Amino acid sequence: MSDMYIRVAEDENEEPMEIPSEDDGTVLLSSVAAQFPGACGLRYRNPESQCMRGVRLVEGVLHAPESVWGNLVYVVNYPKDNKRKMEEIDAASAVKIKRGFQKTSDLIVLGLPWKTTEQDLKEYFSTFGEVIMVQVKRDTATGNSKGFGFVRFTDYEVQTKVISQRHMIDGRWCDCKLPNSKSSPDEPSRCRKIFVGRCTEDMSPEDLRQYFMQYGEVTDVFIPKPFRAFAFVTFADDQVAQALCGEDLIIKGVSVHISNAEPKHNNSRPMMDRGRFGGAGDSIRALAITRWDGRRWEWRAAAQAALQSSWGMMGMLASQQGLTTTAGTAPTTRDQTYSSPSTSYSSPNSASLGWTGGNNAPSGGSFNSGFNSMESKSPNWGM
DNA sequence: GTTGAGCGTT
Repeated sequence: MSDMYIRVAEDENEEPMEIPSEDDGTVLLSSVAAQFPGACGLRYRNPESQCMRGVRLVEGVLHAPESVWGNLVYVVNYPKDNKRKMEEIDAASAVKIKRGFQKTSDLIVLGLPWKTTEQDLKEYFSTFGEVIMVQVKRDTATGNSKGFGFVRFTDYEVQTKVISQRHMIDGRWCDCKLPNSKSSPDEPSRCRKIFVGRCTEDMSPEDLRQYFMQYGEVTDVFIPKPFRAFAFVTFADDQVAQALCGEDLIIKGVSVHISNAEPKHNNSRPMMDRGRFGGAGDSIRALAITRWDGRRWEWRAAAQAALQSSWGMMGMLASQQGLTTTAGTAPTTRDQTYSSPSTSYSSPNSASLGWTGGNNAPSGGSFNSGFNSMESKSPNWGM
């Protein structure tokens, strides 16, 4: 174990940051991406030839050149065209910072062990930066933890970092997110999440992250357990997500279908007009109830009779909430209206956008972001 | 086997 850390910078002349290596001497791309969001690889200047050289990347694992990382400074690679985008984002946040500091918000911490206390939380999160609030939510009657809590930091940069990674707290993996009550500070309802249908069981969250990061920064991957043949991938940029909708992509040799993620049923009304997979079937989920079973939730269908038609459903929803369906009154409160963009984006030939057998660095410029116009009928996929 | 777990008695 000669090297615990390697030195990585965004630019050769910038101050490098130390990134931890694994026990076997490799470095995970995810470790790099945790500090340099959107990173898709590393390069370095070969001291002999003075040329830049790429670092071998196999399935998310970066391998040291000549099996030694040494004292070189490694430079972050970003997906093609992403760099300019990052600079634009930097410029945008510079404006915000100039206007005033970025405000932090409470973050929800999901998946806490039952035994974790507020003091434990504070100790853990203080390793990232100054903590100004922690809470563990408890059942008022029993005092038992509900398995989630909240944390708030002084610095926005710390908040960003904490959201960007998973957390091992008292022996369980936990996630920190902006809570649902915050519809994300700026840009409330941009749709940055895609639905990935026809997944196979051998597609891990890492596989999906590795695959999709060629299109843009991936902020979340969700695969239901047990296996259900679909997944959700969230991008930092809604235009990336929207551009992929309608595509059939090849991941690990399998054709998956990309479409818009519908809002979760507890957030708003599901779309009723989507044809094959829409209609009453979706509504059934809207009425299913969950039951706590140790650590898992059970789903159970409810009120069979009401499910025979969506109109019956609407009536039932309305009456549940003590509302009428009088003209001008929305059947649900604070509803967001979702249009149906599932067919709005044309489907160019995407056979070239395949899984590249491990090394995912967009070789040969596979993705030429033509995101400037959402109306664009055919973004430039081919080259 | 094509739509996600859990979201705050301030």
